Amino acid sequence: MARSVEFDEELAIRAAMEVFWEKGYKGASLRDLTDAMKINPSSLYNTIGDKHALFLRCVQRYTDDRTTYIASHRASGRSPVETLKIFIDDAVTNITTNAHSCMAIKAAFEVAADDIRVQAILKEDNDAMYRFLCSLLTLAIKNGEIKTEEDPKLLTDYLISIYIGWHESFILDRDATKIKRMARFLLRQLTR
Amino acid sequence: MARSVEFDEELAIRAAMEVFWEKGYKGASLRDLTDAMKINPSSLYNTIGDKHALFLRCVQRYTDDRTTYIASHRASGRSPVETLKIFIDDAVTNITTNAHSCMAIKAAFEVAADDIRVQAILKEDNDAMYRFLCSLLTLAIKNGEIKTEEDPKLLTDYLISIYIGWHESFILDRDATKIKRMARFLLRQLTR
DNA sequence: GTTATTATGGAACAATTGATTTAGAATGTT
DNA sequence: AACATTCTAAATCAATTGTTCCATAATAAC
Repeated sequence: MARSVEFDEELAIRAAMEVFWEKGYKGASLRDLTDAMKINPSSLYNTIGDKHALFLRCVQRYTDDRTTYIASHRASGRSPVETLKIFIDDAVTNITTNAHSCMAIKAAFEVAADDIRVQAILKEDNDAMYRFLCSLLTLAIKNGEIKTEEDPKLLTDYLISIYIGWHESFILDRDATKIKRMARFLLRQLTR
Repeated sequence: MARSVEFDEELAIRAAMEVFWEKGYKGASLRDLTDAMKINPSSLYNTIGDKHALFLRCVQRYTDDRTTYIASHRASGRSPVETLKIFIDDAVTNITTNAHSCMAIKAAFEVAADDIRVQAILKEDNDAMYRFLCSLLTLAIKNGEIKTEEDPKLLTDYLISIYIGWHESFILDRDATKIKRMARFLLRQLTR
C-alpha cells in the first residue's frame, strides 16, 4: 500500500553508534550522524525519532553487544578462572587499542546523571556484568580455583571499579604497559 | 594609564567552573558561562580568552583545590591510616552528596582523550593524588598500621580505580548506602 | 494501470552557538 | 584638566544547531 523503508536500520544504528561513541552525545551533531548513517534527516525522524531517541537506540545497541559477549562466555564451557582470564585480556585489549574509550562509561559520566532513560539502560548493563562476574567468582571459589575468604560480591565490585579505573588511567597516561602490568597483577592476586 | 578590570577574576573562574562542572564542556554555552560569571562576553575575551582557555582555567582551578586539600592533609600531623580514613570518608561524602559527579573524571572522559592540554592538567592532578596516597600507604606499612605484603604502588592504583568506580556506581545506582558499605569494607580490608 | 500511502531528498526553519565589533565609560599618568 | 589607554556594554556577526516542510519518488493493494 505504500513505499517501504530503503535503508538498513541495523546498519544505520551501528553507524550512528560509532559517531556517538567517538564524539559523545552533545559532541555529535545531527549532520555528523546522518552523514555516517547515509540517510536524510527526514528519514531519521520518520523511522527512529529525534536525536535523543537515536542515542537511546545506540546506547542500547552498545550494551546489547556486551550482553552477547557475556552470553558467548557463559556458553564456552571453560572454567571460571580461564573465562575470567580471557575476559580480563579482552578488557586490556579494548582499553589499549580502541581509539575511543568505553561508550557506556563515557555516556554514564556525560548524560546518565541527568537522563533516567540512559541511566536505566546503563544500570541494566552494569547489573548484567555484575551478575556474570559474580557467578564466575562464586564458582571459582567453590571449586577451589580461587582461594579467598572474601565475599565474591565485593570482589565483583572491585573488578568493575578497576575496569573503569583502567580506562581513565589510559586516557590520562596512554601507557599500555601500565594497564597490562595492572592486569597481570590483578590476575595473580586472584588466583594466588 | 588605563581603565582597570572591574570583576574579580577569581570569583568569575569559580562561577564558570561550577557551570562546566555541572554541564560539561560542550554542554555549557557561553551565555551560561557569562551569565554565571556576571560579565560580558567581551570582558571574557579581553581578559581570559575564548571558551577553551576558560575551560582550562576552570579545570586547573578544580585541581588546585584538590592540591590544597592534599596539602592540608599532609600537614595535619595525623597518622597515615587516620588520614586515609578521613580521606575516604570525605570521598564518600563528596560522591553521595554532591549534585554532580567529580569534574576531573567527567572532563577526562569527555575531552581529555582529544585535548592534550586538559589531559596534561588532569594527569598532573592524578599523579599528585597518586604520590599522596602512595606515601600514606608506604608509611602505614612501615609503621605497622597496615599489615600487607602488597606493593604500596599497586595498592594506590587500586585506591584510585576504586574511587572512580564508586562515582560511576553512584551515577547508575544512586545508592549511598552501597557506597558507604564498600568504603567500610575497603578500610577494614586495608587495616585488617 | 490506477490509486492511496509512505519514504526520501533538498531546502529551509527558528534558535542557539562561539565570537567580534563598535561606541562609550572609566581609569592612571602627566 | 587633558590625555592615552583599556575595560565594559549592547548589538550583532556568521555559522551551526536540531528539526520540519514540501515536493517528489517509490511502493503495495486493487
